[in-house]
Amino acid sequence: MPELPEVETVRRQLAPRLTGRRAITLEIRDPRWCAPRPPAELVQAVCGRRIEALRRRGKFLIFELESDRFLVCHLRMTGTLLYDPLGDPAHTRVGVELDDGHRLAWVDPRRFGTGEVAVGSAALAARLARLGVEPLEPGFTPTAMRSLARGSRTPIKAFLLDQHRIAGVGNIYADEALHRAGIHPLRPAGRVTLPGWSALCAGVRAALTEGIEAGGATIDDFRHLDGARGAYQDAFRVHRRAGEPCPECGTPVRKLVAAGRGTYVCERCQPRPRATGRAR
DNA sequence: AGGTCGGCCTGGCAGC
DNA sequence: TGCTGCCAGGCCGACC
Repeated sequence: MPELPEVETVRRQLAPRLTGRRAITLEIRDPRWCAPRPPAELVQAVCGRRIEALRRRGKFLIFELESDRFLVCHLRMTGTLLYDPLGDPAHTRVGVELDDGHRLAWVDPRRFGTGEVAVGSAALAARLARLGVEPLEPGFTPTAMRSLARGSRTPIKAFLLDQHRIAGVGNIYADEALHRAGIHPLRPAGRVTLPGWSALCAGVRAALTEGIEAGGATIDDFRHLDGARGAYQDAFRVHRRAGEPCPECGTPVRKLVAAGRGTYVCERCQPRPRATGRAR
């Protein structure tokens, strides 16, 4: 699933190919992609306008166009962008022809991905206003996170996944970061200590940075622009490794459910929180 | 008000 | 073998 490192991988590959180009055509085959806005509205806003830059905020990919227009896209679960795809790939939801003759295809089997246009930087800022701190930027500090989590009884994994608090961390990198920090995913966020947050912020940054360096993780659908797979799945410490030995201590990795998601943990390196309520 | 859960969607796979 | 049904999960909205 595309999380911050996967979106950043796509952004880095796409930016040099798109900067300065214009879309000649934008074919939105699946109107769900831009619902509730009609496809014609996006076509009108995007076609013919120079692409000035490609940005990322959290898991959003943002095409900055001339005259202060922004195409804001989210790959969600199974979205992929392909550059000059061979033929017409299955599940192509959107097709783009560029003014240099190259083509882009938005391929998305499960159709969760979205695209929308913001007109004006104020509209863009409003659209992104609810996103939390960027974990690879300076605001992501142990003291800031501890103060954000103060009093919260939500499991730390749910806290990490909440895009309104921290933008860009998803299921894979949350598991990997918690393992690095030696914190159990079910520990209440408000009970993570300041040293705990120091380890966790460092763990989040390390996992994300290594993910970017590996070109992201391909479990099922994620692909590079040319269809190549990412490599970070081979470096997972615990995610999707139930039954395999923990790389730190050899204890078999366990799978449990936290925040409604499959969650992988070494319960020796990440001891279960003591029950704080009444004994049963 | 903050946390939990169902719906969206489809490929893949377990189980009969 | 072939069908059914369940699971995966980012994000939003409904609910408690």
